[in-house]
Amino acid sequence: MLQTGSAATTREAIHSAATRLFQQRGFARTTVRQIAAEADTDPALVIRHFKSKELLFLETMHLTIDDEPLLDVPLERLGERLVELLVGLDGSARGIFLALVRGSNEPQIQERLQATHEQVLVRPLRGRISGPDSDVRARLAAALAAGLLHTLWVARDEALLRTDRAELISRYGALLQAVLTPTDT
Amino acid sequence: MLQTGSAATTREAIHSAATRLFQQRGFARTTVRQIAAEADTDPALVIRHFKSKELLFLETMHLTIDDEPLLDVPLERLGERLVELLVGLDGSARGIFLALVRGSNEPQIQERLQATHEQVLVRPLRGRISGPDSDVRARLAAALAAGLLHTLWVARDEALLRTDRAELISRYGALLQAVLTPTDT
DNA sequence: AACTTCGGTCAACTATGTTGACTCGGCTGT
DNA sequence: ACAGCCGAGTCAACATAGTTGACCGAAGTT
Repeated sequence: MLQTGSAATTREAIHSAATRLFQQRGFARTTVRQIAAEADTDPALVIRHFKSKELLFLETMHLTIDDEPLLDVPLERLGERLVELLVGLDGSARGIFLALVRGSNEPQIQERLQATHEQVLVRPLRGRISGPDSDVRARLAAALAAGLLHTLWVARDEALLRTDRAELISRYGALLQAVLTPTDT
Repeated sequence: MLQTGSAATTREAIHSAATRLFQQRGFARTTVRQIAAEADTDPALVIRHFKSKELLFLETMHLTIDDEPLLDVPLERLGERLVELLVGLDGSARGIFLALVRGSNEPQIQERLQATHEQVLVRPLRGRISGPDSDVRARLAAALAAGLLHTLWVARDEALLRTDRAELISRYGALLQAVLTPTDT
């Protein structure tokens, strides 16, 4: 609104408004005009700064996890630890995950989701296991992990949502463990 | 276009055009005007017949699987058989699944996805297993199954997509089997 | 024959992403 | 110091979207 703007300030206001709105309402249900209003500026400025709504989305929706918890746990508890990590994720991570999944109609958002799956799930897991087929095993484990998020957050299996955290961690963790460190043949 | 319309004919034309377009391009990227053009009619008629784009979507996007293959297989092969079924699904099922997932920003579409998850995955699995915790086990197995679809279709793990079908069926099937018929410890 | 009904057409409304013309304040080069 | 430029902001407008309401014309009913 004020001409006094350091461009960076306005840009930051837009960035943080967009972050909040995209996380809460997703890509489709967030409008450029909402973002502008929230950042107390003009819709045209939003586009000026970020080229397009989609690029703004990509600039704000980065999903990462702190994978240290995966490193300092013994290999035999890796499965449990990952599930523990996943079900303990905060609303922000959930919002970004959902926004990416639901926005993946757009090719660039799909690419981001693909890369995120790789970086957040596949890579950390592959880094901790060994063996000739460690890549496939890491990917299968990542699929399990993604299945948990999909079921809890996207499909919203009410019964699983009500299930005791500890039980979920123990049972689903055991399944993950079976791919990560297969016992016999 | 033709004034001679039996309403049912036009409605059917719209229905089938919408089915194809929603499957191919998803909810957001399909416009009412496209559907109308495809059905050789007027956008206003599309709305007249189905009240709204979203209701038309819900009317057309029904995902079911033939679960007979799950019934006639011995219990010990249920996991493998389900994976076989899933990776063998045709483009139509894939299109509907993706459309539901990506459309799940809309509350009603989310509900449909939730119900579909329940009916297509949880229910058939729970029907075949027994035990006090068969419900949880069915839901965990459904999560695994959904994880496979999510990873192949939504996240598009290229490496897994290139993986040999038989190997995928055997390995992921074994994981599923571990929830369905736990070998106890 | 007049009226009603029903399928269809058309124009318009609102909302959305995006663009371009314009304003204005401060800085720069001379 | 002043003319000119530049960068930030404002505004109106465009194209496209879903949706609505007024109208039209044929066909059946009374």
